[in-house]
Amino acid sequence: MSRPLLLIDGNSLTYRAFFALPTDLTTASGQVTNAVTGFCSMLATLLRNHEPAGVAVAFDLPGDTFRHEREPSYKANRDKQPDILYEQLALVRELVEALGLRVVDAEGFEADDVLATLATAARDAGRDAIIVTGDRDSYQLVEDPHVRVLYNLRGVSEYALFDEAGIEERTGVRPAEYVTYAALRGDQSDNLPGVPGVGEKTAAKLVNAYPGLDGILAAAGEQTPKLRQNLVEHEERARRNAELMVLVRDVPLGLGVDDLAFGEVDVARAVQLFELLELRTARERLGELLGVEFGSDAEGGEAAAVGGQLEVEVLRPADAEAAVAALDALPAGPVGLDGGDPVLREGLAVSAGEGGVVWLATPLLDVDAVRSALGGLLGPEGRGVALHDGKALVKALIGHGIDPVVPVLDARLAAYLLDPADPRVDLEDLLERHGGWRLPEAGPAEGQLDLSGESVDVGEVAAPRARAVALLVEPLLAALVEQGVDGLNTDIELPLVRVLARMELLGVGVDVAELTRLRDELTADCERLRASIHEAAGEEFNVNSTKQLREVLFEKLGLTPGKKTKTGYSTDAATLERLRDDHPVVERLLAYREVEKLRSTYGEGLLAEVGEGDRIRATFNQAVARTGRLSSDAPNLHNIPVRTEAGRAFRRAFVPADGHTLLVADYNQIELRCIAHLAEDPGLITAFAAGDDVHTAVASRTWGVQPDEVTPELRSRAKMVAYGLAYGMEAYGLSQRLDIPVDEAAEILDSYFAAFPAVREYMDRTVAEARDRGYTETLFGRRRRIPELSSPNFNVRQAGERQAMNAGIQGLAADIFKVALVRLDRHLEDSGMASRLILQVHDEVILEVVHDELDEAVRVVPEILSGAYELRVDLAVDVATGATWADAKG
DNA sequence: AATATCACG
DNA sequence: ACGTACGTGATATTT
Repeated sequence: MSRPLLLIDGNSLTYRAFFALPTDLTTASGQVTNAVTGFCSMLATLLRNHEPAGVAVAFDLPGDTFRHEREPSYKANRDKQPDILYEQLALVRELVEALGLRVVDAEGFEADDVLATLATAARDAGRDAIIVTGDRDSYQLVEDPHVRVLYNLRGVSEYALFDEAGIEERTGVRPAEYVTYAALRGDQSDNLPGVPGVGEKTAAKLVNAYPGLDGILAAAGEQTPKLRQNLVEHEERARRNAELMVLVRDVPLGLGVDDLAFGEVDVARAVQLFELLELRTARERLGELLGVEFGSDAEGGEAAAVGGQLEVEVLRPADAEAAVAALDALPAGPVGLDGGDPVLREGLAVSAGEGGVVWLATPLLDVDAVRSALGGLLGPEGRGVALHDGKALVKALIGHGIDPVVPVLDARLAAYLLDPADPRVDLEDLLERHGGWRLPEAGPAEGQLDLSGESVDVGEVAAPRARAVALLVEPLLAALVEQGVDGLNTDIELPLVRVLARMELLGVGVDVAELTRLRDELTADCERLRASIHEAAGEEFNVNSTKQLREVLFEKLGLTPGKKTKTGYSTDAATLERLRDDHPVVERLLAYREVEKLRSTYGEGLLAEVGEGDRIRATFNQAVARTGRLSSDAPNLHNIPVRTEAGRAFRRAFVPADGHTLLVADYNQIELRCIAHLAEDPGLITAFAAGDDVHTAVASRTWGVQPDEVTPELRSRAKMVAYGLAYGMEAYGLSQRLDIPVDEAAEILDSYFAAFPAVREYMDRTVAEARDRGYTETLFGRRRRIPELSSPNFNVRQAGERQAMNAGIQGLAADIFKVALVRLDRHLEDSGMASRLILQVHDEVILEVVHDELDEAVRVVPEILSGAYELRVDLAVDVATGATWADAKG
């Protein structure tokens, strides 16, 4: 296949880049350059990945006969995103010209008409063309084998390349039918409404059932009454849409596909623009790609270090003997691993950074000689293992009987420690930032075709990744040391990988019969309640729809609305609670909401996740929560109900394996204890030291009454205040939660801070420090950047302050808990116990304990948790055992 | 893809 | 005058 022509929609990509990157990307003089920067990055990637024979960049050029009478959304928004987008569009155009690439436009036509014309011409000439755009209109142009669309999914780097099958897979219709499909469905991004009630599914169904728009409209009578009515009523709109959406394929351009070859680069002009816009990386990358020297960067620096594509030599041992020899021949240093995707299905790539990368096809892994050679590399006497997001690989290796030691680096975790909010954690991103290399182009994603038409060898993808990971060891470890988070890395996060891997592999047992029974019961309750709500409302409607519910409650029944959301009056539980006595439907709604939540999320949700051996195996994510906490998904086992009786029933379905008992140990008030420690507040410390109920003690001090005079009401308020303050709550928030006037809430907060003055001082100090440094730090040194603190927007800034106050508290608790997890798992293994960790829920661990280890576990588990870290207050731990999760409570 | 709601710590 | 408690993830609805 010959090299393709790249037909780029300059307007669309610039527009995408503008919204993908922050507008605080400016030059020293304040010129916003986010869109130009993004466009350059996209252009460089396109040139590198597709090695085109020629390039056209098309732009809209308004005129009397502009095809769309409607305003495309980026023009409709002109007032809101005024000139900072438009001036950049002009800059992009200038730059493209300077780089010797063809700018193509025609008065009165949009960029996509120009591209349609060029693509058609390319096809007729038997040339291959790839249309690059973020506009779906171009789907209609796809035509095997010559014309494909590289569609910008989001940001500046995520694309999908579609051939005809790809379009069909994505939309459900073939490219030739796309216009009809889109005419029915409408196109929101173009402000073009479709036929009401017709979404993607219906549109595709109609398109595939009848010939053309005429056929569909003629067959309207065969549809359900509602759909028929809509089709008839909106026939004109659909026809008009179809006309508007057909791209013009014969725009007079005055040039042909042969004119798109690379032209002469106007070096002086390009350099001038790069300097003006302060685009160093783009200058380097584009210069290299176009084979032009744009001169040395006056400021030198990192950009110049951005190197070329990472090259690898893949060694493919054919048998076990050769495999062992190849592993043996790896140069010294830590080894990088990559197991491909799906992990370890095809094989494992092993690299020492330099030299060839060894690709071990999966069958070899199960040969004893290879396994022991790998064990030598990865084991305690080995040379250290580097991974990227490696928990899945660790699990797979354990599955092959290869139990790796603790890695020296997980690049993803390292990135998380360096900046937990940074989304650029892909191996590609990290290699580019910390190594100055780029990965070779990845294999085709779904719906794409390899240029050779063959499927890509996983080893070819995994090998450079393994090498990349090995190359990242040095720079990333250096960065960790520089930020003072290397201790967290080696002592906590890395050991935790294997602990979590083992928990995930084991999973937690569920009583499927009990779960099914619960689900069925809740389903029946739901139906009953729904009928009863319809009856009380005097109308049938979708109770799950807040939109419909709003109409019923606030318009039809005339109830008094409370707070508002973006889309209208809120119908949340707090609002409904206040309306409880105003209409009989409200109480039923509250009941329905509870039951429906339990049915869907927990009844249906948990059953769907039950795996082998009637166990649920969730994923514990180590690099998501910005405070350092873990998170759980597929399913989320961190939010299994407990607060209501009906919800707690689900905990009865969590059961131990035969011969085992569940043991639950949880830290008592750990966050409040962290506050006491961090603030060094004498009152709070004393309250904990006394060993009394802390909320009662706090209530007593806050309101100046004797402990035995603290009513349950007062205690509950104290609890609310104590936790609210950890999150930076204000009087208004407290008033909402306690359902009391704001000034009363303010008084409570005042007396609280009067009783515990060091707490307020700590909060103030924390915020000031964070503002100063740009980040917060836990006692363990875990950092969290909080850029919101310097926002010009008051609300954003205040949100940043609350995050800063909370980060040190929640983060410290998380760090302590992680230490405990690692030590606990280590103790169980070292002492030869058969009991195992199976779950963690932020401040609680759940173990599956062998019966005859029960006494030992009850003794040792709380001891290890309490001893995980020494604070100015004790870390009290409550422990309980039982035959289900529900039974194992204090 | 965004929004509203609600489950947990 | 405005917004109003931190951190997660799942579901259903609507665009």
